[in-house]
Amino acid sequence: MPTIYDVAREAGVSAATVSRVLNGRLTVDPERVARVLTAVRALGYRPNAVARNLRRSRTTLWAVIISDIGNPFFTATVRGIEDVAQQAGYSVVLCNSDENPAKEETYVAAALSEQMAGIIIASSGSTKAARTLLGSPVPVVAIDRELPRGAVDTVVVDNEAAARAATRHLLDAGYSRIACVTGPEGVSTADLRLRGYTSALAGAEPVVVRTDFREQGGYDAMAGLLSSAARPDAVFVANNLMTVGALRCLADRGVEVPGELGLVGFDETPWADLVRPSLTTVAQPTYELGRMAARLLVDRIAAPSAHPAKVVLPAELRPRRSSAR
Amino acid sequence: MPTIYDVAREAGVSAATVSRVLNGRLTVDPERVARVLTAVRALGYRPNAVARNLRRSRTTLWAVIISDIGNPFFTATVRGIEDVAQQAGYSVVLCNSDENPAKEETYVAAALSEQMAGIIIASSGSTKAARTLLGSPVPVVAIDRELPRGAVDTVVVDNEAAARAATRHLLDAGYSRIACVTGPEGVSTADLRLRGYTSALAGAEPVVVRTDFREQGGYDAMAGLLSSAARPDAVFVANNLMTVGALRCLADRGVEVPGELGLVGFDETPWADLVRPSLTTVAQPTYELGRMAARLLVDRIAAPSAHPAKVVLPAELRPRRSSAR
DNA sequence: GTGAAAGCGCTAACAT
DNA sequence: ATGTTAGCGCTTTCAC
Repeated sequence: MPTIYDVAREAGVSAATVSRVLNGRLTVDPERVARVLTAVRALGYRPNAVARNLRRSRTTLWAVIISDIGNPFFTATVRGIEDVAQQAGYSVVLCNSDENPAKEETYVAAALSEQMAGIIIASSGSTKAARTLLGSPVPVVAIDRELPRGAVDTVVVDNEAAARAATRHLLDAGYSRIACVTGPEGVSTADLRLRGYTSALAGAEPVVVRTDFREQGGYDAMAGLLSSAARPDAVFVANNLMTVGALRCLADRGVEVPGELGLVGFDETPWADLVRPSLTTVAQPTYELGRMAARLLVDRIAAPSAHPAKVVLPAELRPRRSSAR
Repeated sequence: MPTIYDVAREAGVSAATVSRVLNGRLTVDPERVARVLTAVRALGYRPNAVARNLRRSRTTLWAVIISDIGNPFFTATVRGIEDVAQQAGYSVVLCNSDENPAKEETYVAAALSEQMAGIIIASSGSTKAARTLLGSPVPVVAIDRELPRGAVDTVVVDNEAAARAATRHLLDAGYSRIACVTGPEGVSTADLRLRGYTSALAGAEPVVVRTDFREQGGYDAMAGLLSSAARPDAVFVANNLMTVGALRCLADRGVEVPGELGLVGFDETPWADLVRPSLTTVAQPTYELGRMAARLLVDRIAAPSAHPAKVVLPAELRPRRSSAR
């Protein structure tokens, strides 16, 4: 691999001049600019970003640590992040913690070691990762899920209100024994969606199943509910992957939706109106969530000590057939 | 941020000793090891990976450049990659080229500049990105799609055979005017799936629509087919996202599947048996694809000049209701 | 406008 | 077993 000195020699200038040319400094004689550019092409020179980053002690990479790469919610959000990042001159790399706190810690450590310019994280609930992040000077934005005990910029949807609306919707439709399938304790989305559900019940007995945010978890949770003594007549499922599992379980058992059991899922999906019955969902503004997080990160990098912002975006109920008794 | 010299001073040793301790060299006095570790903790020291990478002139990061982060096929594949990578001591960062050659080129350039230890790429068809990659000494593995004119390690499924099987399946079911919706020219999966389709027709007139591999493309392609003079009685759709679009179009127009129109989609999806009618798909061994690519990359890093391997995995038809006249 | 030289933080020879 | 030293490739004063 040729270095900047090889280029300098080839062009008959100093390394400093090559550097100036490559970084768009205007203070170089046009004739030499041309010679440098020619040499660069001739040698196939590619600046070593590692060396540059070391010298400048900063990088132009953002790490986006998401908790499940297989979840369309996150992938949509990433699009929003990327679009803003690119405009601001950053590249985005994704890290998949897979709802696994240990993996999350590994990626947080890597991002810090690699001196990433900023980090956007959807926490899988690791307080250790959160502490590490908060103890570092790296700009951080929490997205979707609040960082455990973290006073950092945060972009979330109004999970509690959305869950309340979803549950009320089921009550209004005439269901009375409504259960909730939610995610792990300590993950803010899981906890807040549960709280919204509970508050909507207004006294009725809550029936809660905690599981992971995965498809199999949804399947098992639904199976448990169906065979329980106080079998519910409707279920609010607090994320998309679990909803797929729940649907599969209902199909396997031949449970009639919405007649025998009403269903509302969290997160919009492209196939919500292709399944039968079509699926009532709570739609989140995913792309906007990503854009907003990226904007906060840009601002945070510019003003590291500004007061942390918290942005709460609304989510929207999309009533379809699965909840229409 | 404390440096290794701060730790050395705090522990009363030299920087070299700190380095040895942190890198697990066994040649350090246990008592000093303890002092170093204490100092590391006291200062909250975190090694600067940028400096380390520069000095070692290598990194422990792989870049995985995929063409659509929203496509479950890729996200499943990434899981396979990650599991092998982690075991081999690498971290994986994802880059989303979004089926956009320009973005792909940007990410390839970034990965090379950042001296990534290896690259796994699902090409969006950019020959420029391919050339850049081939002209560099970085270990590369192509996945899902062959790299344009690239003699590199490659892991793909047998797209042609799978498409032929899918088309034959429709013929066997009694459909006769079968159309094919496929992806952009120059993307190997699009071209090979088309070829498999054509070869299965055995003389019958092929009806082909080229579009991007996105949902909207599938919708538009199906809309065009439905209103064409020689309206087909079955369609083979060459990827999952386009299939969603096609299904939506069929639902919008009230076309009865499989009676009026038979359908086979490429790529298995979690909701294939939740839609009505359930969807016949071609299932790819996604996780295995990822594992295999990662293994090839590990081997390639170990033996840079070995002969490039090409691994072809089988895909499997999953007949369901959408193709059963 | 240009080059010489220092130094970012680390590791690995080398010397002891 | 440990410290000293050089240098990875680049950018950025500083002096001209």
